[in-house]
Amino acid sequence: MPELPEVETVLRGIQPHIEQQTIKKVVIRHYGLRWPIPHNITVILKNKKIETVERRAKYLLLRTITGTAIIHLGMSGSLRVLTDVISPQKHDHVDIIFSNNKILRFTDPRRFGAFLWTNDDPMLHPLLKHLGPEPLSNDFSVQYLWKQVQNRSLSIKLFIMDSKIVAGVGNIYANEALFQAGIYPAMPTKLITLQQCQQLVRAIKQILRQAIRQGGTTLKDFVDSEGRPGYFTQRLKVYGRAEEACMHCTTRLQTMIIGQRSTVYCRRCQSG
DNA sequence: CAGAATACCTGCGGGC
DNA sequence: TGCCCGCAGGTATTCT
Repeated sequence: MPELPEVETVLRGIQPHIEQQTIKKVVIRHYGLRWPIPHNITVILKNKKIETVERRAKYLLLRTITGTAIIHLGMSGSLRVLTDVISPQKHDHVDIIFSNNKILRFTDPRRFGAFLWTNDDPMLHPLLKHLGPEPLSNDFSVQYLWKQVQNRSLSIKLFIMDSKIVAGVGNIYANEALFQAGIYPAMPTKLITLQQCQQLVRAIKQILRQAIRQGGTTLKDFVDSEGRPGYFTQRLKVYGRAEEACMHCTTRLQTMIIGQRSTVYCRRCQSG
């Protein structure tokens, strides 16, 4: 489930419960995520205080004075704060138990997620080092994108999903942003106009902001046991709506595969 | 180097 | 009911 807005929502949800809290114990039930969880992570984290929790792209960073835990939720991961002990289910791979008795529980059926540790500046970690600007920052600007699109033949959709170009735009929001910007998803990047860059930057920022706002409302009770959220679905204009009517012009929405992933678009509204 | 394909893993829904 | 297939919100790695 995690795209950037959800990771941001998770961050805001767990932050007040775990920041400045000391880890009492860590339980690992399954080390085999995308990369193995460091075998000594329980020792490393014991008695460490979480100074801050941050997000970079879709990574969550739990900073301590000596190092940082790097967490990624992959395609199916989730994090919840438990205030009562609830017996772990099949895919509950990690529990971090704090001295205030709250438990941060990491769940991930597909195990595409990651739970790593670095002693160094996490921004220099190989996974984070090459990330492009945060889409909601001023660094992600029209001028920046305009410069990047020059002389590349890649489709614009894959381009904005490339984390080296801009961090954190996944399949759902790439579809949505391209619809809002009125751009044909398979358009080669080098054919994108300056005006389209402007529309696209604006669309990406607006869609992500809006989704974060929604996440904040629909995900508000995930601290409790039953946090199965259904967030954004109501607001999506194209994703998951193949064969349905375009909300702008009622044309039947079409599907195409770009980079092995489904792409939904309106051939009338996104002809540019 | 850019771009395309592949790989990791489990669950779910649909068709038979 | 059960089996097989395709598909799922990510992204590093391998290939051409």
